Amino acid sequence: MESTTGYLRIGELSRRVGVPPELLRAWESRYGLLSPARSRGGFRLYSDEDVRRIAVMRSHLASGLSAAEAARLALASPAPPAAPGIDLEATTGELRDALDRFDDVRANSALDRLLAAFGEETVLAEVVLPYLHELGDRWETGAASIAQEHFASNVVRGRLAGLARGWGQGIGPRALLACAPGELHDLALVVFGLAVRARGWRVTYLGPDTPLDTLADTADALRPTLVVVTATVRARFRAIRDELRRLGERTRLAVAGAGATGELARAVGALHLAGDPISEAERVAREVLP
Amino acid sequence: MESTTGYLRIGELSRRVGVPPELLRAWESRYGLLSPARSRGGFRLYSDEDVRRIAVMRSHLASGLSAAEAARLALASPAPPAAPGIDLEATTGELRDALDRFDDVRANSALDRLLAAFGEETVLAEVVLPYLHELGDRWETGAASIAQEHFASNVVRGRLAGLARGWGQGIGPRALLACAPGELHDLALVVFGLAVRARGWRVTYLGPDTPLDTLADTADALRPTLVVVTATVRARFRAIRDELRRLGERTRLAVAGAGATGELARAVGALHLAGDPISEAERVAREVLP
DNA sequence: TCCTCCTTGTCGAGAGTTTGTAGAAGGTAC
DNA sequence: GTACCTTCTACAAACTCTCGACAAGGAGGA
Repeated sequence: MESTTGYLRIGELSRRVGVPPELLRAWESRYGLLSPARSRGGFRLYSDEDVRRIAVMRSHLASGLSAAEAARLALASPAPPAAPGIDLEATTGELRDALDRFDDVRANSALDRLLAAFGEETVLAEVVLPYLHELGDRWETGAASIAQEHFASNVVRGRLAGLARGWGQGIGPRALLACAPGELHDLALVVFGLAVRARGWRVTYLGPDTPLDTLADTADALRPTLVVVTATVRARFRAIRDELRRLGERTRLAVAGAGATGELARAVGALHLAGDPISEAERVAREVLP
Repeated sequence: MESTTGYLRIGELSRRVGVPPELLRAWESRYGLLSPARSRGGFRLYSDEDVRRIAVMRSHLASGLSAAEAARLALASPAPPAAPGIDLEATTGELRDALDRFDDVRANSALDRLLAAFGEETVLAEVVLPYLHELGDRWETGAASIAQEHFASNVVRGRLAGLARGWGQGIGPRALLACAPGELHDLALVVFGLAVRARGWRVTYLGPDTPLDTLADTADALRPTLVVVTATVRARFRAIRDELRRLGERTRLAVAGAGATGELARAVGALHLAGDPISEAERVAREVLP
């Protein structure tokens, strides 16, 4: 959850609430009153919720309660914005239904509610990715028309594009993302981009059907930490095997999508991203260092 | 004398905002607070947006936040509130430049300012469409790489997708939009959709590479007032001529894009949208009644 | 009353992080 | 040629971390 007022370090929090830093740390370790996030270096980062708890704690202390009791009450006091009671299953069902009926308004509204209640990562992992898979399956079995698939893809793509705004910004390692020549399915790649973005990377996105030579030129120009190429069928990779190998010699490369195999990855000197986009983003963020 | 709307070098910026150059560079490299353009020789060239970000950064620092946190908030802070004195030419130039340099942040910021100052219709007509044409030309003459074209298309598409939110909503006549089988260029079609939307129509969008039979089924299900099919080359239309004619018998049909000809339109019983997307949307809104 | 145990606020040592600033070596603009 | 700019590296001050210790005050028992 993103705070609008920003995270405070312990010194500034102490000044604002009038409680010495040592005591704030003591209240945290003894009663679990606060659960600040941490900076990469380990500094405590407090949110508005922590400020509120401290206020409650102090008011109970002032009325004569012991510290332990005051902390217990502060912890039990209502989390103010009261977690919205929206049901993931039901709302996902509504999304599905709306997309099937070409109702972009209701679909977007369902996505809005899901995003607000569960956050980007959860919605991507629990709703968008399963839906994309399901859509593929239904299309193969003829249960969904191509029109439905197109319509739904476009709505989802529009939404993801909104989430992706500014994903090239920042100072983290850069990922350069592209679909293999001929490959048009890019939604999972966008999800991967959003997931590495959430882990501090920058993303440069070239999208569907990107020729390998121009990808290589771009890699030379931007010097990304990782280049990711995806395809849904093996033939797409087979056609560009040699070029991929040359690219893999010059830059850190990963292949992904149903068309990627471990054998291919080994042959071209690439990482094989075989799992779902979010797990693989997690892995990349953990293992691939600049 | 440097112009107010032009670029500033780091010394001049430093004097204006009262922050030493070393610190400006540190904020850029540590937090990605600024993303200045560069001169040919590598000098940083700052825009008004950078000045604004520094002001936000300083105000947060003054309120006691850490530098990292202040920078995070400054980056997340909304783009400037529609300066009426903004220069269309200059900002369009900045957009172009940003897209050429794979800088999605600056591109989106330029688009923000343009949209706020001139409105959707003007920006589509005066900026987006000319840019798309130019990109096509530059690509043909080899002045732009395919990667640049892909990158720019994706940024623009993302932005248009945001504008398109909810375009299926309402009670007006409905337009069903699709690209012919094999056709992947859909940006002009999206612009057309936005333009008819602005004239009170509802839009259902199926996007690139839509098979004719599924388009026909969808038309039967939704009973739109107008179905629009586009292609950039004639062969795409030739391949589906008979199906188009059958579709034209059942519903009001229009063909558009560089691949559409008056002869084709007559032969399949369709309207020929030959002009730019916005003029044609204007015409459709005027002439095609439910 | 004295003693012990517990709670609670405070303090310090030693190590690590964050951030503003500075210098070296070299390139750009006019 | 001069003023200005680049990147890279380094550094010190301010801040925060953890861990351990300690004293004041209160509760309960002998």
